[in-house]
Amino acid sequence: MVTPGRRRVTISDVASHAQVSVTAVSKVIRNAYGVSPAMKDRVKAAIDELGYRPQAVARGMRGRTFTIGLVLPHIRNPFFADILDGLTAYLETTDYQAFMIQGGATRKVEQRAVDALVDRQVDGIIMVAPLASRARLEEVAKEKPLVVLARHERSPHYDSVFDDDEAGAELVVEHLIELGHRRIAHITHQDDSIARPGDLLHNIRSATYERVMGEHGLADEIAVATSFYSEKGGYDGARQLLDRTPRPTAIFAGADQAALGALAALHEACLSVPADVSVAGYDNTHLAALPNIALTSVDQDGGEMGRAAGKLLLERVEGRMTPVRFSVTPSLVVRGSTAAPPA
Amino acid sequence: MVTPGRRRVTISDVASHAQVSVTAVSKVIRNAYGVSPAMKDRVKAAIDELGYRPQAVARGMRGRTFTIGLVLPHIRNPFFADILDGLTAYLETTDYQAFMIQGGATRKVEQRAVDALVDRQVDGIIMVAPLASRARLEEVAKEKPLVVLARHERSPHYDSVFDDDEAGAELVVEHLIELGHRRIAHITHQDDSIARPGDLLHNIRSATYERVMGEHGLADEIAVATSFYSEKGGYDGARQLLDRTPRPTAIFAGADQAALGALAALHEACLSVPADVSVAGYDNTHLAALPNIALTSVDQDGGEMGRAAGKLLLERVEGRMTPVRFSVTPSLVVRGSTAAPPA
DNA sequence: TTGAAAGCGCTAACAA
DNA sequence: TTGTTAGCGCTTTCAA
Repeated sequence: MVTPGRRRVTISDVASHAQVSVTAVSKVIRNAYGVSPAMKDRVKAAIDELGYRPQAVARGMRGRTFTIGLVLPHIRNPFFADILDGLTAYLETTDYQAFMIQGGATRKVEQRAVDALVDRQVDGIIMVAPLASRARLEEVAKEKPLVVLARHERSPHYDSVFDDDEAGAELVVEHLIELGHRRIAHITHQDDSIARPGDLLHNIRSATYERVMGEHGLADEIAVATSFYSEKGGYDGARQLLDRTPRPTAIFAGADQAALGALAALHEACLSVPADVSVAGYDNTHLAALPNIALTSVDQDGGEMGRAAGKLLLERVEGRMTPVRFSVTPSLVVRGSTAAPPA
Repeated sequence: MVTPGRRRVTISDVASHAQVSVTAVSKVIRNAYGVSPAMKDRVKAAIDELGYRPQAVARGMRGRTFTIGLVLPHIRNPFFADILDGLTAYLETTDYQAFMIQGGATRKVEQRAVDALVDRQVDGIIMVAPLASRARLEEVAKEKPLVVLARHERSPHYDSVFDDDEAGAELVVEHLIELGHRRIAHITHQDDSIARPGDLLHNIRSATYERVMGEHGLADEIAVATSFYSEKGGYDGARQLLDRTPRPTAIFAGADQAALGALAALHEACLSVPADVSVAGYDNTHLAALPNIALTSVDQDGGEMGRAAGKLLLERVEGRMTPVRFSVTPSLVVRGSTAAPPA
């Protein structure tokens, strides 16, 4: 039970060292009104001399902890790293710190992660692609300022930051059709979410795929493998699709991670990309840009999304109650993995 | 169950609902001695009825926050995800929660991350491959229980969990030599750390590379590109190495991430792997196993390391003061990216 | 076995 | 402008 170490410098150490009241020190560290320049200098000097840093947890007992929680499904998708970097960069200009926690693959684990954050008194929460139902998210928003990334529903109580997944998926499918493909297959993601399908990005991407196929008279060619947005998921999904006769000439994987798995499956099946089969992904992760992968993909600015999420969340922490929706417009980055279908 | 009236349920709500003292409730939630079974049941019933969850932050004011901080350099390396998963799995059997924070690429950012954790009263800290000097880590260990991953020094005040990087690097270089390679090059990592070279894994890997080369009479063939353990770093490093005449016939990248970049550079230079150049990595991330990458790599059990780190840290939180070192033995996973050199 | 009461380090009413 | 004084929600003596 022994905690190693000396006693930490507290606000009253600073107060007595500067020969002022504890309140005065508190005001200075909060930049509150009602402190003379002289007192401010004096307190600041004492703070520096003693190396004082306020204990966020104690501050939280009355006010804020200056901590925000970021719930990511997992940390295996490099796209999430982009979001985190954007968020971190934004928070650097503030007094807030972000802590990350894995939301996992099930609603139960995700809920536990959120509870852990709430129990630790974070000032606000950012959830990336949550599985929770709308109702659950509203509950969370009742407890803490909340910003949700990568979901499409409109909520009165939390902010949304998302990519226009419909536009993005359209870009991919139209691109493949323009190249002359007809047998275009899709790999989508499955989860245990009970959210409405239209709220979840993978459902939007797959529904858009089906819509655009239909609009081009290709309804009969629709082929969807329901798997996971992961390397293994993409691999499994692609194998499933390649078993079809006739074989698809193009695969649109709903995420780069899955596209990587699809590329692996094609390689294993001795099919060359793009000569035999074209492949496209979504997210434009940095792996897509590697010359030996050269994956055509949809770019959505993750850094920008992270930054926006941070900004919106702090606005909420400061008291904004009206919901804001921030949407990023995707663009298609064409690389070597897509070309005209074999003759 | 959400409280009507939206104020969070506190320990005294539970106490009055169960008609017992606050102390009694506290004892029950801490599993402390001195509560009759009857009282325990009564309190537990009240807790369930009200949906009470103790506020970790308030507990921390006197005791523990049941929170541990994990400092990762970044979240772009899938190997870190393995560590996190192992840690999370272990903590699931306890009352503790891990929060992740990015340590970044410089000592300054890393220190800020550690301070953020300390200020938020975590019960202990796990640092993965930190840049900090030994002295700095000792300081951290003085403030909080500390476990350091992927560093090799022996400390009296914190625990270490690491892979035997010397053995691992040896496996790779010996493997390449056995295949008949002589011009084996290496890509290593550069950072702003002032830690002793022998404490940092990338220095051990590169020093071992040089030693083994020397032992086989290949000292003249030593070629090291100092870059970064990242895709871009591997790409740049490989390009640098390929400019040499004669060209190396094998590249040992100190990490899979860098190996991926090297593969990309080779592809771009129209060199085939392994026919023209063999490539090996380190970490055996799941990407290495994809058939189209098929990267020979050194496996170190990240999940096991994460689990061990969690266990050791909690032991320290419980009071252990003597240092423990936990070492994982690496093994070589040979795949298609390495073969005999061209004739 | 129980519970009253004193803090933990801060913030925020309210006085001076 | 300053300082005094209650708490925030818990844990921990220490009596009863």
